[in-house]
Amino acid sequence: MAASGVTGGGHTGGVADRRVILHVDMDAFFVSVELRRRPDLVGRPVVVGGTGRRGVVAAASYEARRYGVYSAMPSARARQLCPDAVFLAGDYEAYSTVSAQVRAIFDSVTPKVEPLSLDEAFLDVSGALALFGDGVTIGHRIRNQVRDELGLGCSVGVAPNKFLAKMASVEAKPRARPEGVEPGPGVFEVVEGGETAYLHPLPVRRLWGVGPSTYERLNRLGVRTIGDLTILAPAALRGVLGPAGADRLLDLAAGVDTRPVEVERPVKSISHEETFPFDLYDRAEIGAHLGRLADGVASRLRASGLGARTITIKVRDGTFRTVTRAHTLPRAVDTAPAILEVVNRLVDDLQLAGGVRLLGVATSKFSEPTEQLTLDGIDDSRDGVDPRWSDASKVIDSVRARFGRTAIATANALTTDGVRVIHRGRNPWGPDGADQQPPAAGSSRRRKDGSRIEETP
DNA sequence: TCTGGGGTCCTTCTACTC
DNA sequence: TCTGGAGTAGAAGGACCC
Repeated sequence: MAASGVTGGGHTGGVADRRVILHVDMDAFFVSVELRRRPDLVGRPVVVGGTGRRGVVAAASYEARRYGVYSAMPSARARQLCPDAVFLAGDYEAYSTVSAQVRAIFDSVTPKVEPLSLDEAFLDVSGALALFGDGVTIGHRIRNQVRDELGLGCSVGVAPNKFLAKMASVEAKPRARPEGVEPGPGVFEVVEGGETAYLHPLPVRRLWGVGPSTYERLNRLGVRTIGDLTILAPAALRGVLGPAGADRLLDLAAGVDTRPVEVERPVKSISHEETFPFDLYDRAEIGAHLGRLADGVASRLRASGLGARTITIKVRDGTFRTVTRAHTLPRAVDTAPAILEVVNRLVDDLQLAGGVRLLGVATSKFSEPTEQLTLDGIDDSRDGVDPRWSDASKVIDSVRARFGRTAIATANALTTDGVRVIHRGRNPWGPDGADQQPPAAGSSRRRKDGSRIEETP
C-alpha cells in the first residue's frame, strides 16, 4: 500500500482535543463503477457523461485524462482529443446505489459524515482515534475496505480541518501524465503546525473559491501563489473580491477553516433544469416542458414535506445568454399548478423572441406548505389555483410510488397534440444520443429568422 | 467544438418602511 | 408635509463547487 505523505511539524495538544478530519474522494468514481460491469474496458480510455450534442463529460478514466479529457468538458471536445475513448451514458441510479455502500463503510468508522456528492465526503474521526488509531491509519483502513468490499479505489486527505483535508486528498490521488498514469500515495496528511509550509508554495488557483474569474483578478494584482496572497494588503484584496470573499480567502491561505463537519444540512433550494437537443420556439411546447419541470419540483417538495415561497425561472437562449426571473408568494406552495401559475406569468413577462436552449424551474424560501383559514373555512386556493389540486397531488404521489414516476402525468406535460407525454431527458449530463432526432414535422423547430423548419419523420 | 445539472453563497441594485 | 438615512427584503446575476 502506498505510503502517506506527511508534511509540517508535530501535533499540538493531546488526542482528546485534537480535531482530525478526513476527506475521502473516490477515484474516477462513475468510470470505476462502469468498469466493474465491463471489465473488458479496464486499461482503456473510458468517458462517462452526455453522449450526444450539447453533452458534457461527467467522469473520465485516468487513461482518458492522459489525452487532456476532464470532467465538465463538452463531449464533442473529448471525442476530438481522444477518438479511441469508449463513451458511456451515465447510470445515475447505479452510482447512487454504490455510493450508499461506500457511505456504509464511512458510517462504520464515525457517525460524523458529511457527504459532498455521490463520490466524496468529509469524516470527522476525532472521536474514533482511540478506537482505530490516528488519522492516517483510519485513512488506510477505509481505503482497504472500499477496495476489498467494493472493488473501487479512493484517495484520503487527513488534516485538522475540512479545507486542508480536501487539499490533501488531491495530493493522495493518482496522476495522469501524457507518458502514463502514476499511482498516488493513497493517503496524504497535512499535520497541525505545518499548514502554511504546505500551502504557501501552491498555486493560488488551488484555493477553494478561486475559479477562472477570481484567478484572473488575483493575477492582475500579481498574486500567483497562496503565499503571495498573505503579503497583499487586505484592503486591496477586499476592494477586488468584496469583504466576505477576501476574508474567506485570507483565512484559507492561513490554513484556517473552522467549519464543522455537518451531518445534516438543511436544503435551501430545489430545482430542475434541462437543456434541449434543439432550441425550442413554440410557446405551447415550452409550456409543456415547464409543466413537466414544475411537476418534478413540486413532487420533490412534497416528498420533503416542504413548501416554497419563491419561484424562479431560468431561460437560456440560443446565444447562451441566461436570464432568471423570480417571484415571492405570500404563502408557501407545493403543487405543480401553483408553481406553474407563477412560472407561466414570469415566462410571459420575458416576451421570448429567439429559440430556447434551456429551461429551469427553481424553488426556495422554504417553510411548511400553508393552508390559510378564512371566514368560509380553509382557503387553499394558492393564488387562484383550484384547491382540489392539493388532494390530487397526493393521489399522483401515491400512484407514482406504486407504479413508477412515468405512470401518471398532468395534462400540462402533454405536447400540443394533446397525446404525447413529454418525459425528462434521460441523462443528467446533457441530451444523450437517443435524444438527437430533430423535432417531428409540424413541431416547433425554426430558423434563426423565425421561419419554421418543416421536417418529415 | 461549444459549453449539463443541482446546488450554495455573494454582490449589487431597488423598493419599501420606519 | 417633505426629506434623508438606516435597515430590510426581494430580485437579478455572477462565481464557484462537484
